[in-house]
Amino acid sequence: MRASQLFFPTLREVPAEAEMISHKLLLRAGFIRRVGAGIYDYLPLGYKVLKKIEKIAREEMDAQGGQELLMPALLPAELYQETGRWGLDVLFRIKDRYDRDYLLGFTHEEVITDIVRRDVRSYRELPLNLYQIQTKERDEPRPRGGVVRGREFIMLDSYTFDRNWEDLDRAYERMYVAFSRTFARCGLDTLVVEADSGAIGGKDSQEYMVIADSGEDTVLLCAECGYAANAEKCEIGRIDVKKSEQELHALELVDTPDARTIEQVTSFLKKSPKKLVKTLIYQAEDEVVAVLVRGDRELNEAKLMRALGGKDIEMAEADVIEKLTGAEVGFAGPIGLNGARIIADHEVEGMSNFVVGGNKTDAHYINANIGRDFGIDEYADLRVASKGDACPKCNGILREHRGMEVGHIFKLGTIYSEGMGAKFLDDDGKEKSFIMGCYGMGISRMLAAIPEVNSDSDGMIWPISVAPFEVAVILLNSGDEAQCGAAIRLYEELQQAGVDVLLDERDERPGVKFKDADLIGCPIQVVAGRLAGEGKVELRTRASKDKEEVALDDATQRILELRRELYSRLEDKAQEVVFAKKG
RNA sequence: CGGGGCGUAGCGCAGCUUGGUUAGCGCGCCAGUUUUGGGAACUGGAGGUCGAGAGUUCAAAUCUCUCCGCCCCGACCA
Repeated sequence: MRASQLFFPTLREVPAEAEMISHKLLLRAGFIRRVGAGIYDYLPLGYKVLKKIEKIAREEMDAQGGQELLMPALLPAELYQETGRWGLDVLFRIKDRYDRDYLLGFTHEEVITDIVRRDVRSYRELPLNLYQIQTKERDEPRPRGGVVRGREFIMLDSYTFDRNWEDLDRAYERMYVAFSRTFARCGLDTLVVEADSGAIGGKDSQEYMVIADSGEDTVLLCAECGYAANAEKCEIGRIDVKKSEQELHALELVDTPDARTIEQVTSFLKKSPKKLVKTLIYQAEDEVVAVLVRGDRELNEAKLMRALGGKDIEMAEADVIEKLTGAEVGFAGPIGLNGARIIADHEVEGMSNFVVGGNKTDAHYINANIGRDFGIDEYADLRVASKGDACPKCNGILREHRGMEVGHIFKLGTIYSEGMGAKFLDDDGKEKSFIMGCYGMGISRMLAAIPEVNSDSDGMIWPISVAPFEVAVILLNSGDEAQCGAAIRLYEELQQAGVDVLLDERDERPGVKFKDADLIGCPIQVVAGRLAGEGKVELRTRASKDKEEVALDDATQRILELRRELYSRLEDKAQEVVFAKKG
């Protein structure tokens, strides 16, 4: 490709819309443009990278027995009404001219399950692994970071169908390999963390995280044993509760006018939130539950739900709280609370002389103590894990990192197959529901994740496997015959050798070409400049900024060598990642 | 959905508080000349429903109201 022909509108100034590094760079380098909130154009360079990512993903999926298909983006409501997901608020719902309901596909469990229930009858046709790479549509409450969280985005979604759980484990392993290798080949270091399966449902699930400060997720990592989990999932190890040795003070009800929030109470009473216990009133189906966590902690609703045996939970309505506590919302406490089960986070057990709500408007108790002043029905792991908490596996200390989720793999089990009546006949003559897995990879998000962790002040630094061009040949002065000849010769030789190469022969000043080349971030740069008169060119690598002078006659060979080396580094990484898992 | 902010040329912004010539600056763009190893210089140009609508006023980018769009923080998040 010749740069003079290529549409890549680079910007010198950073558009005001961008906050994240990758977002700024993708805009500046002319890879993407915003069309609406969370909706982006992929311009030629961005699209080229996207296609390279997809190609790698396809190779790895196919290598693990995946078969590519394509499902529609426009879907009839009925399928999602079957599973009850028609009501989700991330759905874009539309109507046709006859007022029939449709949605834009946001994930395709229902559609794939429908395919399989129609046409798969026997265990002999299993295992089955079907995937697609497709545009997804979600009415995200808050799109952000450009292509990091869009309302329209490109995802690879894969689904496996097996006859039993052991086979699902094997299918899951294979997808683990495919995903790990794909990310490694795209130059992404990922951390695999235990995850909450959220609205998709299911048993085990793991997320692939790219560690980056700008990531939206919090992950906790144990330096001792390597346990890693998303904060929304992370369990907390039990450290033996040391009952505080402190002398118990007398319980006292004090006025706290208008102090409803933790912040208001702490500033009014001049006490640290660590000396508070907050009481959250939850409606758990037929039951009302009072949940106690330390004032500076956050309740993890998923944990609460599990502790309550899987009941649906939601914060109780104001009238329920008022009836239960006899006070306005904001003053609930465990003392004298009747009619609600009291469940507390383990950490609360070790506290003494703490502050709780007074069950009276504008009042809190100080110096409350468990046992003396009230009882706890049950202790459980209820809070959101944070740094410093104990590892659930080895009691090491958990550290906190920010992560960008680029992949999520689930063992679904029979949630969808049972819900939709997708069954097969097993070799024992019995009809059984398919055991399913589903696996999602954020292809368009990777377009941002890669430069998010690979850039410098000059621009993006693409791994060769996904770079918009493997090599950029920069012709400094197109008026100079020697430079011109050298550049064109190299360009043609490299093309002959199958290299994806850009020739910048634009009528621009050298500075502009250098800046653009760095911004776009092709891994290998070749400069045809002054040295061309002596039959030499300059080779540079974008990442290290190393320069070497090479005789024009040897340049193509040298570039091919360099290219091979860059690829083999990525391949080594891919093998390491898989090996590490097995070992 | 809550909080904050923004909307003026392709991009970045000033002007608005205190209404008043033809709405400005930098970058980019077009033409020409000179330049050519890290975003050139000069000369001359093109480019605007000042987000939309309504109102106040002799007069609105500027004041008032309504709406729309976008960004950030939070809530939420296959």
